[in-house]
Amino acid sequence: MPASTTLSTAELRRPIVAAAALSEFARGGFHGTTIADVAREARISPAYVFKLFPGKEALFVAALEACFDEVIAALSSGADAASDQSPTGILDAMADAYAELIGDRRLLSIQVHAQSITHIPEVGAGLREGLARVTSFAKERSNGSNADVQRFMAYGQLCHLIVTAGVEGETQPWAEILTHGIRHP
Amino acid sequence: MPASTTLSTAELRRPIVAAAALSEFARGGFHGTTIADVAREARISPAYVFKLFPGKEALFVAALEACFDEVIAALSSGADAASDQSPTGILDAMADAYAELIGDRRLLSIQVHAQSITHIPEVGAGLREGLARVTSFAKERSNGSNADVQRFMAYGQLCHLIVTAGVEGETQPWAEILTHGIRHP
DNA sequence: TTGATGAGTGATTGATCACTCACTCTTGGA
DNA sequence: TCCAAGAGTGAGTGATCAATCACTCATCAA
Repeated sequence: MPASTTLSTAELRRPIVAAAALSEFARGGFHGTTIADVAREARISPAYVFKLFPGKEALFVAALEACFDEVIAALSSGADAASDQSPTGILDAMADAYAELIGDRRLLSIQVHAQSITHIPEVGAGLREGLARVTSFAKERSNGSNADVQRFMAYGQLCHLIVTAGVEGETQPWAEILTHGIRHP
Repeated sequence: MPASTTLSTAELRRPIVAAAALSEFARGGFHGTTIADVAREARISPAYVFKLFPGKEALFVAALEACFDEVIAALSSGADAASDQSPTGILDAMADAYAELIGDRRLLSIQVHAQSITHIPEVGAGLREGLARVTSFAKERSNGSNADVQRFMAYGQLCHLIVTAGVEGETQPWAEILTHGIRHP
């Protein structure tokens, strides 16, 4: 068992490529990102990407799953760190953690891109799966009412819109209405 | 002035092509839709599209503007028809009208697609412009508080997510949390 | 009648990209 | 030492598509 330069197996490399795909798809979207982009980011050849994933769509779904893994982890540690452990206190802490998390836009962007290609069945299924995980986790961890959890999700979506549209750069009244009380990411 | 077969001028044809672009971009997104698709829908040649619009991006922006025209019109007539003319009564009526409007998915889809390509400056600007129109209209027409209008927008975004992800087909508890009280489009 | 202007198109081009295939290199067990 | 199995790649290929260009045809003012 030579400790120094063990070749990474395909099994070990797959999640690395998925992470690279997350970054690249977040930047360019599904159609705007090439397999070559992902391969370059992952430091492998384009051809090898197809040995690790059956096609571009499966690669996108893997990236989306990696995104929701990170989201759940951030919500979890945010909830743990909440000073007020009441349901709404926990949901507020989760919202803060989420706003912090999407500061780099990667996790936000790929969700928006996924929304725009849900006509690909695997992507739609992957998005629903992620939503199920987030919603269920928020409900169970906070023990809040259904209405509280729904509001948490709705304002999360508003936050997505504010960031993707760049509303934060605006100073008019309409922008103030949308952004008021939203932690600026 | 021959009344029978006056040739449509470029000026008159542009909005027709924009409407065709709205339908096509809504179906395939920016990268997934070709100029040939739009041309076919508008019954003109691909080459002529480039005589009417300087490029694909300008065509998308025109389609997005047409989308917000329709949205404002629907909100307006929804508000007029509200039985309860209090601020929240008007906002509720607008929400109903909006849910009704996006039943055909075209107006919803192009907004989601626009969100995914806001890195194109003209698209980002067009989206902010549309948001400004919708938010300002909701505020002025309803005379509701800023918080009421913000909630109206947030739940609108949740509605977008529910429809694009196909949450309505799900019956699990997490789906019930998200969709409860949302008028099914 | 003429000629200028604008409507509208067919054919093409240059670039891009998902995906394939035949191939080489590396590793570790017998 | 040898070899089987898997890691990893270079060089394509066929298809697609935005954008261009040289054209034809219709209209109408003078």
